[in-house]
Amino acid sequence: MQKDICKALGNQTRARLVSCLKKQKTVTELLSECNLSQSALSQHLKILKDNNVVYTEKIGKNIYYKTKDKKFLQLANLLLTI
Amino acid sequence: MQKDICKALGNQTRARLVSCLKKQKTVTELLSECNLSQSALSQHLKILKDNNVVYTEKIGKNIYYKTKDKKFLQLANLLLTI
DNA sequence: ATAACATATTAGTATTTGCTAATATGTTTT
DNA sequence: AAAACATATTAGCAAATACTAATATGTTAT
Repeated sequence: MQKDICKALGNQTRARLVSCLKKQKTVTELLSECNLSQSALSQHLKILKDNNVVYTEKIGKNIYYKTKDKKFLQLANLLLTI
Repeated sequence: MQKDICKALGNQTRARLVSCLKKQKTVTELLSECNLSQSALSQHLKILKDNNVVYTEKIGKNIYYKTKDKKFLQLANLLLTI
């Protein structure tokens, strides 16, 4: 439960992940899109979650991740495209 | 001459510096505002400059730093206030 | 020419980061 | 109950970061 947006988004990999999470996705879906190991992905997701950038929701047998606020999505896209 | 905005702004101290640089300032002026050692400040400024977030201009006996584009200023402010 | 000022650079170091490999946990399916 | 699946956690490590202390460089004032 930190609160450091700079830290959370100050990493291209995580900014890309947030950018991917416009629509909610399972870890497995993300895994196939992001070229990270399962462990590395899980660790990045934890950082994003701890910093309140994404949230999770359990549906059926999966855990879905999604960006918590459109602001973060916009920020991530800005960071990636500027 | 890198090009990694995430890295440049992915640090509260640097985001604050950028935010301070809405108006151009000398290193000495910044020094009195940011609670960093002269050396640490200089190193942060170098990172911002190498990543094209700020630029410098020599006027008289001082070197003035300024944010290179309003976009960076907005981004920095967003990162700090969200 | 020397001193004072403004800024940059370097070396050294402790801390943080981001990864892999391995293992754990929890939930479905068979 | 066992196997398979989905996800998280841990330990270990190399690399990157951010700082301090010291020194260097370049310019202006005396």
